[in-house]
Amino acid sequence: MDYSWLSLPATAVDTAARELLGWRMTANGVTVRLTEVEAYSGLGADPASHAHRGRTARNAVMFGPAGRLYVYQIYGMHFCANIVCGEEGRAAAVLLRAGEVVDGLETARGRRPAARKDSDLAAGPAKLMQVLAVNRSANATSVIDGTGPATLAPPSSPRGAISSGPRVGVTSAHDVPWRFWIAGDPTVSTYRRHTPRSRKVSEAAGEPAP
DNA sequence: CTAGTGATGTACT
DNA sequence: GTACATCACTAGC
Repeated sequence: MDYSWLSLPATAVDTAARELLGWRMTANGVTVRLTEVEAYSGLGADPASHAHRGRTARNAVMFGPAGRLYVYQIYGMHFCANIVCGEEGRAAAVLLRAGEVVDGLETARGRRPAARKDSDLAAGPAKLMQVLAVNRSANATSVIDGTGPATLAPPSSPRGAISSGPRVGVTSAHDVPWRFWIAGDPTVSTYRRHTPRSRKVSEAAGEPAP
């Protein structure tokens, strides 16, 4: 299997992101065809990246070799996963944002009872992790050497046209069009501008709970 | 369809 | 203490 594109220079992580579209990720009995991704670089080049301010305990995986998962928890209850790209020592990763369930459909439906349509089973980064049953324990595992719970396989058919646009939910770098998706695919998550969290009044005033 | 918000844990300042 | 690469649900067009 040729995974060399994963190790392209960190500055070309957008190329790796485009290549990743249409690839299939299998984990825990469910296979998903990737339809939407976002590229993140690090070290000053990309203020939206978790690695922008340097290496920390959380983002250390992004500085490692390509082909491993960077899984993090967000908003206390959701998991998102990236595939690490670029050379070792330089931070770069591609966030997996959405996909189409192509195998293990019944299992996927069981894991996503809130989904009304099959196209909504994995139409978002946290939904994708839910159908694949991937969580923090998969952090830093490889998707290319078979040692981890998830594996990556090439597209089974040619992918269609690729569209690009600003990344979702990030508060900075809205002018960098590093979100890529397969044009017209119904499983792509709908774009929503980031809505700032407004703190509750009682919390802002420092009042204790009733 | 859009806009608003509660739930919830952790890393980092 | 605060921000966060989110989702599901509600209310109101």
